[in-house]
Amino acid sequence: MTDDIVASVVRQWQAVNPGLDTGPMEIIGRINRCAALLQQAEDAPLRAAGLTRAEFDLLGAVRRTDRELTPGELARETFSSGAAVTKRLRVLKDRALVERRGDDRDRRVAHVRLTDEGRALVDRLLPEQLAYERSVLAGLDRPGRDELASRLSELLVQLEGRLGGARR
Amino acid sequence: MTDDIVASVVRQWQAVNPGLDTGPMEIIGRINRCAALLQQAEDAPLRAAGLTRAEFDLLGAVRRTDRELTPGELARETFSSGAAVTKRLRVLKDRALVERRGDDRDRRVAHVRLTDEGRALVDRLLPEQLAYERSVLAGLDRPGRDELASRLSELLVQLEGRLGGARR
DNA sequence: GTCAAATATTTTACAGGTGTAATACCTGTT
DNA sequence: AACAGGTATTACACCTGTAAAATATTTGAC
Repeated sequence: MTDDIVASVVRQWQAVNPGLDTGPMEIIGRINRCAALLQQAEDAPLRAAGLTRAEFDLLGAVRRTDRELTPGELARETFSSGAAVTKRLRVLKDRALVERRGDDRDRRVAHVRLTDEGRALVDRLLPEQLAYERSVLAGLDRPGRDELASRLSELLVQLEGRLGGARR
Repeated sequence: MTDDIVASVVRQWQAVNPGLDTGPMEIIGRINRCAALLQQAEDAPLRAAGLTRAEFDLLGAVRRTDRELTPGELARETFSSGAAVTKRLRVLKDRALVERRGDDRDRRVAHVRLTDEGRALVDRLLPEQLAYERSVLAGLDRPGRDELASRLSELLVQLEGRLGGARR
């Protein structure tokens, strides 16, 4: 059993402040660290396609819901601010990956859908992304992966209940 | 067993693209989502102290190693760019939380240490942070937490081996 | 019914943080 | 002395969120 970075950080804290209950770091520190490493790595395939992770998330949200979404819905779906969505939509529209349509009844709202190219791009990129992720996870055996997924789900439910309910 | 957001996203993908192997999302999607929620939440206590998470990480790195660090070491330790560290140090120095000292032998390098106020701030904030984190994790029972920490450690070792070795 | 106020949706303006690349500076080597 | 390499900073461009503004709808009083 080899050490990860968090284990050594915890050791440092214990050496300097022996009374400290560093228990939470063992989970939360590792989650943050994993997320940071994954982000660096996963950005690579997307960068090859000239896309930000945030832009890909937006395209994916439209693709998977399989209907037009408003900018507001996209903001909620991708957990970003409305302003960020506006800017991303502009970029993606200039690249002809999404189209906009004004609502007929309520002229405040817009409806966003993928162009054929946008859809094709998502459908090409997502399997690449998942294949990469599978290769990363291959170091864990099947029951280990299931266990991890299940524990993370429990934690995520807690976090959503506490923080994620009525957001933004 | 209640559903989390990732489970519903996976369901959406399956409905739209039944052949897709969405397995990796169950782990990686959840890690990213947990990290995002934790970041939003953890920023709160720090914001009360007028600190960014990144600034707090920097202070913590100096505190836990218990010696002076150079800007380069701080960049490696906190996984950010040298430029970001430079700017943070300027801010923290203006707030009298860190001090700089030039190396005598090699005048390229600087040594950074905490001021008394900086050290006191970290020592006050970190227990608050950990207490908050403990309350979030309280929804999981003890063996569940241990299991989660252990699985995350395995994954982190994999990720570090693959990506984290010689970085930046 | 009509108009004003409240509400809703999106965009724009602005400020702040980050990374990449270029620059400045320093050391040690040949 | 020139040069190769290391360390830190600066310059620049980009992305993000908050807050204010623009536009449109709904509500409620009269």
